[in-house]
Amino acid sequence: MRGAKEKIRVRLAPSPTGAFHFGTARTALFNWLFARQHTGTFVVRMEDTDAARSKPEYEDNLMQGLSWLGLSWDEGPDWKDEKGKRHREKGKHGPYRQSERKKKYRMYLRALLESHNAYVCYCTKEEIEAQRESMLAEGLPPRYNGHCRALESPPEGRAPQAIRFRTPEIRVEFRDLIRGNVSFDAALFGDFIIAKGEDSPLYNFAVVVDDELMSITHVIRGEDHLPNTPKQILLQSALKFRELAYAHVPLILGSDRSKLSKRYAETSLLAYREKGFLPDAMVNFLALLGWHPKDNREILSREELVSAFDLKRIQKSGAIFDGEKLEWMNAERLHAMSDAAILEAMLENPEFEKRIREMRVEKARLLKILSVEKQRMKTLADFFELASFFVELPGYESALLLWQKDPRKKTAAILKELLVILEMNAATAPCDRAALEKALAPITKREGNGSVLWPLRVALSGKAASPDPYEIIGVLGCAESAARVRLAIEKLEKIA
RNA sequence: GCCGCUAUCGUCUAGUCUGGCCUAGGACACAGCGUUCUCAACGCUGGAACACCGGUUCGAAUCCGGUUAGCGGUACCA
Repeated sequence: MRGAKEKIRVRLAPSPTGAFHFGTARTALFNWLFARQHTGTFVVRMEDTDAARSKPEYEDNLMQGLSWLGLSWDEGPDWKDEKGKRHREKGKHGPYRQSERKKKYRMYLRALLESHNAYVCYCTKEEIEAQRESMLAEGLPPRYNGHCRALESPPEGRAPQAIRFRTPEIRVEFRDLIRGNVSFDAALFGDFIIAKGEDSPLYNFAVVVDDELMSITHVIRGEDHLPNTPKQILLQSALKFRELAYAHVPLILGSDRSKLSKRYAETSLLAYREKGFLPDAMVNFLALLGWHPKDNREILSREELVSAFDLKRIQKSGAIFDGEKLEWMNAERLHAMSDAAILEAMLENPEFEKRIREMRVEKARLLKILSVEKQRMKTLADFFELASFFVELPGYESALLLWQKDPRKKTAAILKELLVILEMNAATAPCDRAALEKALAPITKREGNGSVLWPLRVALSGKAASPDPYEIIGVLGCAESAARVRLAIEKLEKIA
């Protein structure tokens, strides 16, 4: 065990080379849960040593996604939110962008060179490539042949190409918190390149330096990094750095069982916000993808997740992303929310806020619509489709008004009776469900529910499927309802 | 090719460490039924899995070995 007093520090170290996707989000969540559970520190560090592929907009997208999910970080780089507002860097271990830490890497690179744990390689890319192919052809693991390993002085007329680590031919063993003991034969990967030059360090080296300098204690990252771990451990020991605890979480797979990657456009996290998913549902869903509490609970709040979370209970195999379960989970949460809370959640999203404004419906009415349609919503975005008929009656065929084989004449006559009641209630009597049910009782008793309620409901909604007529009237009011029924009667009589 | 990781219903998983309580539990999805003017919600019911072969044992989903399959890595990407 590590010292009890040592404060836990974890980090999310994404490379900003694409939109924030599910895999990164889940890794972020596991780090966040672990940090919060142990009152530790959650650090975000941008691994942007690949200048050609890294883009500031991807960085912002990532930070925006984290912030939307509510995975608050304690230390991290500056960033820009969607409204263009700049947020300052947080933490005392900065900068939190590898491209801004070159001075630090240079120092350790020199130390490694001086201690002969690293050496300058003069072999060109082409030479290495040719060598690689011939090794592959022989069925050998491709690795550097150590040509420049023992060079005493720079060879005549050749320029330095890269800096390599002098890999000892040993077996590297480590304990993974999720997988148990794992071991790799270092001889198989040979002298790997740790920097292109003093000012351009490569991933495996930069990570090691930063984790040390940032006092990271636990590395929780994707399983795709498992083969990098022995390289990093070797580097740590050459630099006399602390040892770290590792936890490699399984990958999130696409429906074809392959690693979820950027080519899945739909896996960009912010796209799910636009589809109307709630951050709490996303977090809950992501947590259950590869992890499960000891009991059978599936719907868990953030607090419950934090207290129940356990690295040891993380699954060892990859999990396929199931959008249907996400929808169910989102619906579960939505249905448990108050109408006001749902409206508030919609207003927080700039796109939804705009669409609500365009509906030109006052707040009290929006809340009423919400209370009626909530059960039918799986996502926030569903609201607009479901609510539209309240705002404007859609066009419909008069035949839709007919219940089963009811003739037009009969239906028109019933609607006329209903119209009288609605008009009366609009003028004098109460227009609530109880009053209306009582007033309609003799008619439904005489004609049967279907012959009365179906045409009424269609007249009010213009749709084959909708909430029941009393609920619709509750939103519309008796006057507007009467108007819609009048229109239905006209439709029926026009053709008859 | 080589190295590594993994393997329970279609999917997410419980159970595996500490073998018997497992004729393998839950959830999503699916089907049927109920409720019902419709849809949704809700309730009930159902089908659905221990990858394969061998070993250890009185007894294996669970331990061991092998096979197969999937995934990841094999970069002067991260």
